[in-house]
Amino acid sequence: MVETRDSLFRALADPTRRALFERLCEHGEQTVGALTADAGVSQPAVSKHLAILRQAGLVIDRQQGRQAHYSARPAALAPLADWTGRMTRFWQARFDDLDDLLGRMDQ
Amino acid sequence: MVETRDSLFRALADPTRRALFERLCEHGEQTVGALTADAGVSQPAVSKHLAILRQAGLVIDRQQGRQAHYSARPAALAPLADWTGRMTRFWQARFDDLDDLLGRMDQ
DNA sequence: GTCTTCCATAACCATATGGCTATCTATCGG
DNA sequence: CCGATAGATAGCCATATGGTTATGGAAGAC
Repeated sequence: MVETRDSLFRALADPTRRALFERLCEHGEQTVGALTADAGVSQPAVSKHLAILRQAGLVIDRQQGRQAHYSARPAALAPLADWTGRMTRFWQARFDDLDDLLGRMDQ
Repeated sequence: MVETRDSLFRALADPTRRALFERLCEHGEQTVGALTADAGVSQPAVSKHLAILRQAGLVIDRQQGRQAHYSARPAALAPLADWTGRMTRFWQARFDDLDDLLGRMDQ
């Protein structure tokens, strides 16, 4: 679970990888060639990034002949949203405690 | 804007840093010494991580005598939540388009 | 069958990253 | 004033990371 989160955060830490993922979210399924055309890095670099995104569950690939079609799996972002929510809630809870304390002191 | 996002994702990519941030969210303000005691790495390492978190806006520090008190700023997570939401919405939009297309084809 | 094309993998390289110890500065306690 | 403590910084090192070119292997094109 924690390792899932770790691979997620790690995968999204690189701007080139984020750009690939964003493109797939925005424009849907793409071949490696199409992604390479706009990535600004070499085709092997794109392949490596895609492999990392796939390991993190952020993309899936579909082989069709000699082409590999990749698409985004935004559902994989869920743990990230969960974590963010949890952190915010922790913070909020302490804030509420403070409110409570101040309320008691007021009496 | 994009650099903000980049420094955010980068800052959260490291597990030791995430643990520091989580601790601050959960238990509120802490001194460097207190954080070091549970971090599993040396005090200089903690200081470096805190500096990176601070640059990303995730924590703020308050100097009091010779102690530095750090606390979390969960509001800094907002760009992350925004980005996640945007990615999901992109994907959803294409899904809706598909629905729409299928609907038309149905007629 | 032969030549391309598409993508993954291999091998390599430069730099970034995260850790350490040592040290410096500032503050506190005596 | 002097020693001790808190934390930041400096300097160093090993490894991780992201990039490249070269190559391999499978599927189309001819």
